Amino acid sequence: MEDPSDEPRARWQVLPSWLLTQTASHAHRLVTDGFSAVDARGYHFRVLATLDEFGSASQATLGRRSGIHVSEMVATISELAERDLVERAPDPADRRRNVVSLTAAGKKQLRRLEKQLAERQDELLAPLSSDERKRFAELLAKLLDHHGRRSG
Amino acid sequence: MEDPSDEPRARWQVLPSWLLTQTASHAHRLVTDGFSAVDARGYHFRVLATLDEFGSASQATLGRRSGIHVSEMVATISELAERDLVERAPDPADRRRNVVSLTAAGKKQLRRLEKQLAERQDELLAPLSSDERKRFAELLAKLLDHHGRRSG
DNA sequence: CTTATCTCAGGGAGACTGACATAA
DNA sequence: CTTATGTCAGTCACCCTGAGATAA
Repeated sequence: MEDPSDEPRARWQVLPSWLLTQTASHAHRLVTDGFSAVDARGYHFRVLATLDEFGSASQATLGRRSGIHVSEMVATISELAERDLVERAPDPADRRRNVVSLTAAGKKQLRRLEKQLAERQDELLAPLSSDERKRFAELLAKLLDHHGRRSG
Repeated sequence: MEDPSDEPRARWQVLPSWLLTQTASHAHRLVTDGFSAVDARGYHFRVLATLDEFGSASQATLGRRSGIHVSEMVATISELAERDLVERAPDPADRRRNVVSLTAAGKKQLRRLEKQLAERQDELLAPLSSDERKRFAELLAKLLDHHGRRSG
């Protein structure tokens, strides 16, 4: 068999940075699997949720709001438009821009993604009490705040 | 300017799974930059540290101990061998295997990487008190333990 | 002239799949 | 015949750089 879990734990696998990476990697797989079960990926959720919350916007603005690089927005919006989840139309007021807006199907898909995300997240946080979950989120937020949430 | 930080925080950017992903992404960039400053990457550190702790081993065993996929080990070991940080020799006892062992240069490089990692990690955890750091690591470990540390 | 927007090509790092030859 | 090992080719998601065309 040579089961990986037979191997003893290496020293470096106990470092916070490693624990963080590993936990996130696990979480990422969990969430990604949930999304792909509904024919989506992380970028799709982020764009749809951002559109839902703030309304239609140009690709650049959308990129800023969702933390997705502008150059990634092109393909992402194309994938979403292909599935009729968003609409991409030229902005008459500024002909450089595309106005991206959520369709009814997009809103429906967003609900599915939110459900998936909530379930997978619960799965991830299962071993933590509600107090611990709160504490966990606080610590993460503290780290992010200190480092400037989307500083590049 | 259109500074990204001018954008209001989206609702979903407050979810634990997102906070986790973002924090880890930040940590990953931090650590990766530290490594690349010494001409290395994460896989290199993991292999070198594993060799240092457990001694010479086959590529498959090394993969199990370090959590690196076997198919990734080929290129990783090649990169390390190119820099004379490890040695790859056929195992006379089992002719399918390569025995990988740490060289003196590899040990020296490992010390450099450990220093880099420690510094970057301190940078990441700067906003947390030592109590909070401990708590943080505990929560992460709890999550990982629950999900089986390297279950695939 | 400078800046913003969209687009495209490409690369890096991590993780994974499937196939194959070889040896145990 | 089954399993383990090393190798190779290829894919995926995320993130990023750089360059170019167009419009403000």
